[in-house]
Amino acid sequence: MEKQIPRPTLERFPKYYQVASSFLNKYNELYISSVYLSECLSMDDSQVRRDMMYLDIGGKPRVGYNAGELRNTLAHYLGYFNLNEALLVGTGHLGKAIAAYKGFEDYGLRIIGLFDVSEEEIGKKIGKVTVQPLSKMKSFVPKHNIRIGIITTPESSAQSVVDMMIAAGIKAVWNFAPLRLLVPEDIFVQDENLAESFSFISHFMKQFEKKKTNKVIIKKIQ
Amino acid sequence: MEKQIPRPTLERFPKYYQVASSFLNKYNELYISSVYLSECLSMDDSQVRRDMMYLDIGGKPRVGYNAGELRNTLAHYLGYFNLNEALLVGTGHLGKAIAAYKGFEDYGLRIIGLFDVSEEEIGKKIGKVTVQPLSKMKSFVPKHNIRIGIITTPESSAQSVVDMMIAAGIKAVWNFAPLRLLVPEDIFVQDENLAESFSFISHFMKQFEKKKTNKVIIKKIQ
DNA sequence: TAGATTGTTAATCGATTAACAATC
DNA sequence: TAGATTGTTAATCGATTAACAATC
Repeated sequence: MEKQIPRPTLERFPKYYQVASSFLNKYNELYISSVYLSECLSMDDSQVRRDMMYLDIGGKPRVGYNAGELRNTLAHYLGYFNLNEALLVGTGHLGKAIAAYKGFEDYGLRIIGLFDVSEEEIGKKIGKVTVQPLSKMKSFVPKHNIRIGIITTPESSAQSVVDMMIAAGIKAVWNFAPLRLLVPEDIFVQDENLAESFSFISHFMKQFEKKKTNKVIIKKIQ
Repeated sequence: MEKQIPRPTLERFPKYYQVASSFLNKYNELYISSVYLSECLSMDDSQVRRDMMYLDIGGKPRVGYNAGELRNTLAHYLGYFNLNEALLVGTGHLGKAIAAYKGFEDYGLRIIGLFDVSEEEIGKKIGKVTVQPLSKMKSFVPKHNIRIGIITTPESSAQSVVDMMIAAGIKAVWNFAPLRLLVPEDIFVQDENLAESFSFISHFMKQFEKKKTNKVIIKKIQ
């Protein structure tokens, strides 16, 4: 029976993975401590240790955690060792950026199918993969046993694309179109909404401008 | 004196904004209820009402919140009405995708400077903006009073680019390179790590495959 | 050994949810 | 009015942090 891992912990796992990886690349040391991890990620060190408990990774008092073991355990836990083949629909700039990015293979993602509706795109090659007409998707999914679909279409066509994907057998969707997709509840959707992300910067800038104004006012008063 | 808004609430604001927007586009109704909002976002309705308290938005019992007022209050609060001019460094596919995306203007983001080091990219036009050599960035920032920098370079050059940005006067950084940038603590960094995001899909797929295997085993036993 | 770091429990903190009076 | 929905308080839940004994 596996313990249910809290979402915040799950969100920190890729960060630990990244720190452990670059630690192994940078230093020639075997062990990494909870304090080191916590400082890299500006968090509390007891939180690191608590998170480690979920991984059943045995650290050594006075020494730390074996960095290689930690990285591997995280990679295994996060599923980076399982190769996931995916297809992508919408080969505009964003689709091309994602299709061309080599780094995903380290995380177990390989994009083996590219689809678009535009005559101009069809037939183009991105890396080793040729863009096919969207109509070919339906047969492509069962043929290659694909479970992951990536949506980089405009907002207007995203819902119809996800419907097609699900009909074809896709179980997990990585959605870059800025809308909330309607899907059956057994389908996993990971939204990547850049405008939403920008909101945090926008909010920061608003606070920043206000602070500046306040300073000016304070100056004037003095 | 402004109340400090909890981070989880702040993360939900753009979602409310999106629901309110599409509600206004779709229906010809004036009022939107907490239950409607909560169902669109699959959350608890009392959480919606609690979040609204932070906005000082007055809803009417039996009727709901004025949808237009809600959208505007959120837009104002999130700073969408303040136009933020930004520059972007690294005009590969991802940089082009972001530079070319029209939707950001609705959120107050306008990219007015594009920079790259590659001779091939310099001089290219994306929309109305021409790609300039990176060496021109330093003077561009104060000249246009830019506060936001977007990094879409490869991992290897991201740290040196952010150092240049900060030296030039940038205060907020939207980072798409897959590494943790080292910056002074008054600089705001919003990381957009796609590989990290993919981890959730990867983890889902791992659970999914396991479930499938279990079913097969159960079948064999029966 | 002395000292540093883990592993784990207990205390704290903060966010979510439930409940319901107030209100239109 | 009756009924639906807000606004808000109190109860619950869960995550973070503090503390420290165990350990190498």
